[in-house]
Amino acid sequence: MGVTKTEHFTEEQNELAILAKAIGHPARIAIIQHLIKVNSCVCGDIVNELPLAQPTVSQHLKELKNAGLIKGSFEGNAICYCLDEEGFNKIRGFFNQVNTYLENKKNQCC
Amino acid sequence: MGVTKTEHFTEEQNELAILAKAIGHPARIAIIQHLIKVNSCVCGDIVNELPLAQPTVSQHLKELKNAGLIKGSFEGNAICYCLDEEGFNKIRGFFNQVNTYLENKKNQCC
DNA sequence: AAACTATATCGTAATATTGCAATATAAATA
DNA sequence: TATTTATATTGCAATATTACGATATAGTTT
Repeated sequence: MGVTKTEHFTEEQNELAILAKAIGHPARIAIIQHLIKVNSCVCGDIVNELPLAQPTVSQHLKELKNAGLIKGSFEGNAICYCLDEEGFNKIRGFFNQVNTYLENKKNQCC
Repeated sequence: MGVTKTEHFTEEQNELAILAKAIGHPARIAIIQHLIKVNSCVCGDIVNELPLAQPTVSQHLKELKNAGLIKGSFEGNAICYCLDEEGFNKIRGFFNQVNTYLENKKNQCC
């Protein structure tokens, strides 16, 4: 149906899924990597960095912002975007669990 | 268009996006968490754990497998699924970069 | 205020995802 | 070999995502 049955899952599962889904697009990976690379908070030149039209980039930025992975602050008529620790902290716990499990668990059957 | 312009992005960006996208659904988060919880490699009882029909679960398992996040091995007429380190290792590097950046970088503007 | 610059929103077309009933496949057992 | 059990595939309807042109909004500069 294209409609996810979120009500059947825990809040944590839904939250993690929203975060991972937001990261799950090459343009949004590129945005995150660019914000890390240009040490200062970069503004609208993200548009110039990406091979996509301005409205498309704006849409991707909005999705990252809604997920809590980036945040923006006004700076004149431009907007300054940077990574939002909060979102990344939430997802870190999940991957830590996975990694801890994989380290201690020498694959048994598969 | 619903069609991602993968050709404009690096292979790494596309690969990371595929992995994150595969994780980006509450049912697939639940599957991963379940495989961690039941210490041994669990088989088709994943279907019983999830609030979704068998074909839907099968589809989610397929997506996780295609992304390289789980793998399965035959065990009689059942199939034993467990986490695939390879996929998770690939994504770990990305999050390590993000976390290292966030630790060293006291948010300046946002 | 008018023109310019930067970003967001709207509308829409193309495509992808989600979910499931029905059915197929394949191994295990009677 | 017929039946049962476990999983995958097919087909389809409902919904979501991606991309972008056109346009709106809001701050800046002249």
